[in-house]
Amino acid sequence: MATIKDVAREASVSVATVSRVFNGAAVVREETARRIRDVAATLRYAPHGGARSLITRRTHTLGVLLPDLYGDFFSELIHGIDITARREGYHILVSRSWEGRTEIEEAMRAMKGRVDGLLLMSPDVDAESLRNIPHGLPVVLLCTPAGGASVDSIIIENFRGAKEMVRHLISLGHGRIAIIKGAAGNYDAAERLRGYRAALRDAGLQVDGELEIDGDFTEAGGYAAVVELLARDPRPTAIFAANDSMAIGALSALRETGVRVPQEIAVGGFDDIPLARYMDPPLSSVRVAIADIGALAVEAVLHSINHKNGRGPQRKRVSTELVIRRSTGAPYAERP
Amino acid sequence: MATIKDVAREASVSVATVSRVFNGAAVVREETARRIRDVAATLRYAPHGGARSLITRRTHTLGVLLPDLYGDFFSELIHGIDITARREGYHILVSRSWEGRTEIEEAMRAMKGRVDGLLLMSPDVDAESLRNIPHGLPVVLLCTPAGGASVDSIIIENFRGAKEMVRHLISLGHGRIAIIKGAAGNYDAAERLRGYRAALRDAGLQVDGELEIDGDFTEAGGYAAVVELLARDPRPTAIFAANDSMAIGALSALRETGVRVPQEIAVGGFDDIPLARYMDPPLSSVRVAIADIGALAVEAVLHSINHKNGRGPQRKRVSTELVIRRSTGAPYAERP
DNA sequence: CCTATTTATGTAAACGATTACATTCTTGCC
DNA sequence: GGCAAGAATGTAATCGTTTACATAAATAGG
Repeated sequence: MATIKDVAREASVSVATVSRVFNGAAVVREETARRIRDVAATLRYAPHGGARSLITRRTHTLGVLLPDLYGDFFSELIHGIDITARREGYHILVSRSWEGRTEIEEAMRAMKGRVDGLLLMSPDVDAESLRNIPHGLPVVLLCTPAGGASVDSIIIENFRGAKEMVRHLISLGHGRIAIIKGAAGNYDAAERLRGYRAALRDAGLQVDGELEIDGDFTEAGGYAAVVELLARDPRPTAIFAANDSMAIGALSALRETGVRVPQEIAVGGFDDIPLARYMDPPLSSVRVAIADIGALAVEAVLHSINHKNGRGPQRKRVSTELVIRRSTGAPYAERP
Repeated sequence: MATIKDVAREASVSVATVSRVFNGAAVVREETARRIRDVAATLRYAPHGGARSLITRRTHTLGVLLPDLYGDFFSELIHGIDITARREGYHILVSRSWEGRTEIEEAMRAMKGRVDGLLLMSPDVDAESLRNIPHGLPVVLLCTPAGGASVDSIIIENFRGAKEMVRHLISLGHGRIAIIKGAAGNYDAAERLRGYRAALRDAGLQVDGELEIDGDFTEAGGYAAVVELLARDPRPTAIFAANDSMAIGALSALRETGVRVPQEIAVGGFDDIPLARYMDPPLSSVRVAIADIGALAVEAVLHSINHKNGRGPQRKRVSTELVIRRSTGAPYAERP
């Protein structure tokens, strides 16, 4: 692979001049510049990113560490991150972290020297890991409890959103409302559960452990949860799934067992993934501007990168919006 | 941020020894090693990836260049790539390329020196761009016409899959089968269209341009296409959507206009995304092991990286499988 | 035609690691 | 105790860039 030296030699100039042509910094005689560009093209020369970042101390890359890459939520999140990052001239280095702290720390070390900042989502893990972030690496936490750690963070207003959805179900007259919980230990899941309970209590309804079914944020989990719920006696008349994927699985299970939605059981989800409106019946959900989370996070980390002086940890919350469709009894269809 | 020199100084050893501890290469006295690790921990030292790769000429990173990051297909593809890459100790640098050749070339240059190999998907673009790949960078093409270029490639058996689906529709007695085409200029889309036409011809049916509606691989596109199709007289009795997202949009439109699926119109998709089985009715589709594409691609590029000697371009095809569910009249439900 | 500016180019020192080779320190053996 | 062999550590070159500084070339002013 051609290096800057090869180009310099072929064009009979010094490496400095070649570098200048490629960085547009200083003035280079037009004729020289053209000659250098020609040589570079025939040699298929492209600057070596690693070497360049070694001295400029900029990689123009953001690390993105997510618990998973699968499904609509992460798809949209990555999309949002990418759009914003790209607009600012940054690339993204995506990685997935499995279980626990060591994995995450290992991933973070691996990113040292290859990224200018880090977007970290790790809703299952305490903030302890953050103590070992290589010093000087700007980090933004996504949907992750920051604990006492002094880092920026972006979280969804899970509590409020869940509460609104459940309040909506109550306002429709439902008294026995079940919840399909999110993954155990997950921060968003815990907050949504908290919102669910708060709404019940506010309405003077009883919080009943029997109506809180375990889930794992997957379609299959939602399906299984409904199978379990239908065995309850008396049955719930409404189900709040802690995310849309589970709600979709739930709808599928209800359909197969011949339970009419929303007449017999109403179903609400969370996230408002693009597909929600294409379900039958279209799924009521709590809209989260997922792409916005990504955009906000990128902006935050870029700010840290460009203004090294800390202004104290910023905590942003992304608000939610109740989207009522037919699965909770909205009468008319929404045209996509 | 701490460097290897800082660690060496604090631990009163040379940088070489520190390096050895972190690479496990040569023997270091246990006591010394421990002291170095302690110092490294308190200094929060992590090796600088860029500097390291400069001399080892390995970044342990794969570049992934996709036309989009949005939706189930790419989500699953990235997931498959990540799983395999990670198993082999590689990270992935994801980027999205918009329109045309210059964008792609620019992205490829940006990856120079930061990746050991490149996974490139660019179904809309001719293979011309590939001429400008920095020399010596192993590349694998995903779902992209390779043309005459001498690179590895992985493609889906679009033609066969589409043909099978349409043949299935024909075998159910359908004579007026419409297709919602994929994005214009897209390779997969073109092949699926070709398969559709071939199946019709093989069955002695007429290929009718009126029944070939433009689409763009999105739900909204599928929805709009159906609106247009329903205006046709006579109506088609079956619709083959070139991917599942469009099929889902199509189902939604049919439902809203009160057309029963599959009794009045049967619908088939392509890709078999996880959601297909959760639709109402569950969507018949052509299963593509999307994650396998990613895995195969990673293996191919890793092979090129580790065995620089070319063995000529490898072309792998990922086969498809017809999955019949109720949207084309399968009588029984499949349990998720 | 000579000097003072301005403009274009070259030289060489970083950046943070790895690693071949050189050197020093331990051992074990006679 | 002396010496050879082996183990542990150090020295310095290297990877491909950028960039401050030095130098050479071109231009202007007299």
